[in-house]
Amino acid sequence: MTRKKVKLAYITNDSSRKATFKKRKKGLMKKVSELSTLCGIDACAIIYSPYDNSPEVWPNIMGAQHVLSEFKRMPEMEQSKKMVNQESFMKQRIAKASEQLKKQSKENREKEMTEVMYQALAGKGLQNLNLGDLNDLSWVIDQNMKGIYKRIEAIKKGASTSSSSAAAAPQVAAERKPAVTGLGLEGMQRTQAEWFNDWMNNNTSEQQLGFGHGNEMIITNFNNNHNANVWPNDFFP
Amino acid sequence: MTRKKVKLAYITNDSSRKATFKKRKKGLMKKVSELSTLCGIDACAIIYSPYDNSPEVWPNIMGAQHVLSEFKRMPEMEQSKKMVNQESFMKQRIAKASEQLKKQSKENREKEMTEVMYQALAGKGLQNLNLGDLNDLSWVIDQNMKGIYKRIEAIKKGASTSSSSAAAAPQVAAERKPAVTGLGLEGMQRTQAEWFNDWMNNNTSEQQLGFGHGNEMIITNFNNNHNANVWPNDFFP
DNA sequence: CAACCTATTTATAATAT
DNA sequence: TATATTATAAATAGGTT
Repeated sequence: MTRKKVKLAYITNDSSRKATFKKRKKGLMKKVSELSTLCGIDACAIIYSPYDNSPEVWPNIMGAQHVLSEFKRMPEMEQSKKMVNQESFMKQRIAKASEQLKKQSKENREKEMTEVMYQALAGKGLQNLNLGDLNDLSWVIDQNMKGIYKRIEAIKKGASTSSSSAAAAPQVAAERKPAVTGLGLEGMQRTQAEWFNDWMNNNTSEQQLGFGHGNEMIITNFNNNHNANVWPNDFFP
Repeated sequence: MTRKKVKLAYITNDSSRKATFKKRKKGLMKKVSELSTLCGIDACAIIYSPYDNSPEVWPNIMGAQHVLSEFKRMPEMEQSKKMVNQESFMKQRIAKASEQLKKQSKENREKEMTEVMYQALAGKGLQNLNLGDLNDLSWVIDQNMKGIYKRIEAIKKGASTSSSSAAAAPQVAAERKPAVTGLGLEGMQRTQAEWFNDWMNNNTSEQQLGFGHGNEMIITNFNNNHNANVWPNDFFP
């Protein structure tokens, strides 16, 4: 940007890269400070550089901490307001998860009661079941009975089923799904935990993003006076 | 910075301030991106501006989230390494707090047992006390007895006390401190909560810092390759 | 290395469209 | 109000000390 129009690419020469970094870091700091004073922006800058052994902060430690604390403090509240796309995205995921969870629970309950039903058929008692269990059990039995009647009707009408006419009981037995252990929600819970994790950590894998060499920088200007609806992505031409 | 050497002060004219902000924001973004590519810095920039209704992010939402997550993720670990002064400061405060808590607890226990002692003297039973209580109670009684004997000795030696020679019992009664209700740790707990709050929020009051108009900006460049011991505070000349 | 040069490129304040 | 222009201030690449 002087003496020669620099090509915008990684500077391979270590010393010149370092020199450039130092100069530009200084320039950036100045720019931030100017923007802050000129436009009344409450700003801070922290630069952990690979070359300095102590971070540079602007305007000072306290100021930076204040600004950072504002950021850290607002998370689930203001931050999400500003990340509406993120928020709605997560809401979708949560809604979907809840639905899946509900569905899964219902399915598991059914399986559980099916298991109980078969145990009952095998002669085990029903003494340990409470009212809710019995209710659900009766529902499951009803469902199975309906299935059986249906098949009987089909057979009565002279069906082309390959099974014998007395196939009802065997059919049901074949239909028996493997019973779940516990409530079978482990998978669901893990998934939820993952999502929560993702959410809290904004967890995007380094591979995905091509990051990970350990030098990172944040510039943030927090402003509370608006509701952001989208995060555009097309700055400087 | 052109056509006229701008004076570095808040631009009062609203429209020109906005114009300046937009231009400079763009410039800053460009600078960040240049620094990032030229020096291989993993950077991001987020600007919630008062003028745009959606934040500007660089390089993109994912990238910014990644960098921010790095920051959010490291807190008590890496971050504290870089904030040694803060850490040691807080350690001091915590140590001090713990000591005070201990002292306060002991004092409260003593008051509690004193209360019990007076209740016992007033005729109430000691059935509800456990071994520990009884132990502490006996200690408190011993202490009081010691005090009484001391005063008796002083009187025996022909003292100049204004009270009569049989003043032992009344003296003790006068010495009785108001008993605490509960464990009397409320004050301590509140203080601890405050400190914890301070710690978590990096809570520095807005008045102290002269901040608070709601427009904030962060620039951070994270680097893991060093151990910072101090946070210097002297950038650009 | 750091600090200082300066030829240039960039950024941008004021202005025009 | 946003964008384009342009004169000028500021930033800085490549040297030099």
